[in-house]
Amino acid sequence: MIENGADYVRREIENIDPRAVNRVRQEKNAGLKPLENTEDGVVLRFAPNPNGPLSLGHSRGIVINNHYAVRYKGKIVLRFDDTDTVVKPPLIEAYEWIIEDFEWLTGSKPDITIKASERMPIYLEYADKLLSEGYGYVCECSSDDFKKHRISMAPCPHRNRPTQENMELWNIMQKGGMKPGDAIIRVKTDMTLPNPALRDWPAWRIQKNIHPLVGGLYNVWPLLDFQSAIEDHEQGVTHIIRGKDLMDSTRKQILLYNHFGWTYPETLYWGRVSVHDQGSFSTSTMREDIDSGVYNGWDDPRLPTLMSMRKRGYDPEAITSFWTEMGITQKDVAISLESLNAVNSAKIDPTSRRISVILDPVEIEITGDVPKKAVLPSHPDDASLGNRVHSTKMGRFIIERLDQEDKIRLKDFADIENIDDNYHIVSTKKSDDRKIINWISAESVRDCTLVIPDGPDLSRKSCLVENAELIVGEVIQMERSGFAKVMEWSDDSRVLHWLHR
RNA sequence: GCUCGUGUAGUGUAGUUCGGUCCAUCAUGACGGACUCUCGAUCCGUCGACCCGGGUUCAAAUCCCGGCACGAGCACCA
Repeated sequence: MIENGADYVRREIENIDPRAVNRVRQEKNAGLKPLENTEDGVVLRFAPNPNGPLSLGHSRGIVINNHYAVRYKGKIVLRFDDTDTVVKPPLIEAYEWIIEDFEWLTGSKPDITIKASERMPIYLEYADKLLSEGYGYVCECSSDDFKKHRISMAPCPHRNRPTQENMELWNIMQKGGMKPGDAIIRVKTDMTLPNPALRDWPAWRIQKNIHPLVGGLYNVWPLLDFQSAIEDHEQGVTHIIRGKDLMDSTRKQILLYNHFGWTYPETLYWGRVSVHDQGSFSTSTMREDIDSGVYNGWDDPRLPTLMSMRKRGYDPEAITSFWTEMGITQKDVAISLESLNAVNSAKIDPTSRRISVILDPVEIEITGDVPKKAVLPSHPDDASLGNRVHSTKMGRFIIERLDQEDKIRLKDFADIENIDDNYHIVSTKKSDDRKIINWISAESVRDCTLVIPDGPDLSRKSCLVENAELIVGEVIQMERSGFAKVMEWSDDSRVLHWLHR
């Protein structure tokens, strides 16, 4: 049989399964995979903490969830999880910023916007229900004490309190009769569960800080696992897509859903995202650094916030396709900004006007029959973007110091050569393959500042730019160097912010 | 410690459910070339990966067993 070789085997395989020898070449499945169980409608949600504006990482949640909401003609709920007033206190301005980021990214408003802090009456009702049905209890253990019980799987002394006593203590907690840390409400699951994270998990704690939206109205606030579980049910959420660090959250919430007799939504997870060449920025650290003046604000070009990226000139569609192409995998990924920038370049290149910017200028004089004016296209592939017209009567030009070679071509203008330390014009037509450089006529040169994020620093480089009618906010391409955003453009001040190559 | 998850080119992915031209997809990147009056765009080419070890099978990225590595949860944060 062996000497019959591959052909024999092939025939054998063909007998077993004809398709096996007749496969089509591998192709990449593009786009996000379809969702399961979509027959009865689709409701997704994006639930940020408004303790600051959104960052690049958050945009994945918006992009993916919104993608499915649109694809299945469902709804997307924007929910502000603002129930912590101590560790991550809400920033009153952030609510509006997040809505703006959402709209910028998706081009549409969320179908429903809710704030957890305004839904407290509902959560309190369910807390009553939890307690009165004996599925929760007031626990007065310190977190250290309870930790011991959790590890030893032994019930704590408060676990078997009578319902009546739980209700009374809960009442005292709500009325402000106990201090933060004195007691919490636990969901009574099972202390012998193999997964320690699920054993009698905490649902409510005492918190008396003033909430920026509802003030001092409440002395007790729900924790994420409780609040989120209840609200997902209230909103009829059908699919939850979230980080895999929340897997145990799902398991905790399923126990609660089982108790209430509800069905838990379909849940998908993605892994952690980190960015190459960029440290980690936590919202709270950024907040401190902005307050102390390290950064100029949430839209500081050094910060990975969406506010900053929008200001710098990233196209929302680039961010959208970046995440969409990545899809939903549970792998922890380290993305490089290079990839995002490549997607962004492709998006903005066709519409970005070209402009000449010189960082290390040197002025040269060109003798000979120099044309009196130059007409340069604003975009090599799109004539509708118009021309740049500059007078060149004086024959004086600004070029990069490093470009001072003997034979060079001023792009779209003239071939020149250095003879006896003087540049002479050789031809207006491109006559050979000499180096092509960008330049500015000395008659239309203007001062400019180019701001470049440089790690922890922000470098402001003075440079020269051709006189042009640029519009504040437009993204331009600096010939031979990269993209920049026009931040200021008047006779008093011209400022460009570097975007990327 | 307990529980859970993930390992495919430098990076990000497809394929893994149901083993079969998979000498493994696509993008990005690097390198080279063509074209172009930018180091832009466009086009072509090259490089580069199935965590390791066994097993099952005619056939394993895919199934089984055992390792290893990395990450997460066990907060009165979200």
